[in-house]
Amino acid sequence: MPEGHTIHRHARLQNADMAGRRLGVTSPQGWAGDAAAEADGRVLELVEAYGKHLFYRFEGAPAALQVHLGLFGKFWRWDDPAPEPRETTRLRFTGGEHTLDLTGAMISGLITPEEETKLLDRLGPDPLRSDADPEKAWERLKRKRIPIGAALLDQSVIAGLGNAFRAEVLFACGLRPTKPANKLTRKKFDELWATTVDFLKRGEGSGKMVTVSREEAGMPPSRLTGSDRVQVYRRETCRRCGGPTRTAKIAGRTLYSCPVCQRG
DNA sequence: AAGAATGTTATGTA
DNA sequence: CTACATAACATTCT
Repeated sequence: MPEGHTIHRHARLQNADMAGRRLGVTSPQGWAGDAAAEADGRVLELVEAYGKHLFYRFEGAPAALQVHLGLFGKFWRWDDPAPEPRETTRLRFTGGEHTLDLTGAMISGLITPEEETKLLDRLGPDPLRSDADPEKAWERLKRKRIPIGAALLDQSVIAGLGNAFRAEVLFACGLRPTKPANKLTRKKFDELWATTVDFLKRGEGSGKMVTVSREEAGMPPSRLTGSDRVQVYRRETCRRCGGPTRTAKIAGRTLYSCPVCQRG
């Protein structure tokens, strides 16, 4: 079995090393047929991401191949020779020593420059990008009365956070998830933004979500395993105070928090 | 074996 | 226009 790259926010990085190669691109089950046909035999120049949307840019191709992994999307890397595609394989990249298969993605198809512009206008700033403008997030947050816990999942406010990171960012900022988004002070927002940048960048380096500081870890945080790497997400007890965590459905997803550590 | 999951959108309702 | 619930869709894991 190869390593399967799961849907983490940072999965976008995991196939960047295919760039610079002339690739065969096929769509075994037809889902991304046009995109695969247009990309086939071209050099992959760039893999980049805005939030959770990945863009594969091929030499001389006006449209990009867009991938959104959604909840189940996964890239599989095989050392060649790769096995036959599975029933659920939607896209296959070949060339070089590896084969990359995509399964379970929410989106995999062509996106024109016009469509891309529209999408990027809708998305909030991506904390991982150097061109991110936090003012845009602040402006959009200010006019929302929804709980901050819901706003952090709204990709038009900040692009790239998911259910796990929203819980951990709120915890790190000591914020009650139900606090109305427009009640955040500018100071708190700045802290929140800085936290998202920090957390996402840590994940970018390690491929893992680690939201526990070195001091709290008592060891290099990279050595922590499983739910020990986080403070509240999917935990029964708060890693910091040891008290029981609380769960609530906010914006349709289970949000974990600590009633003791998050009173702001 | 039902249900939850590191997600998003369309649609209906208030 | 904002907000919220529900269903739909992708698939794997406990």
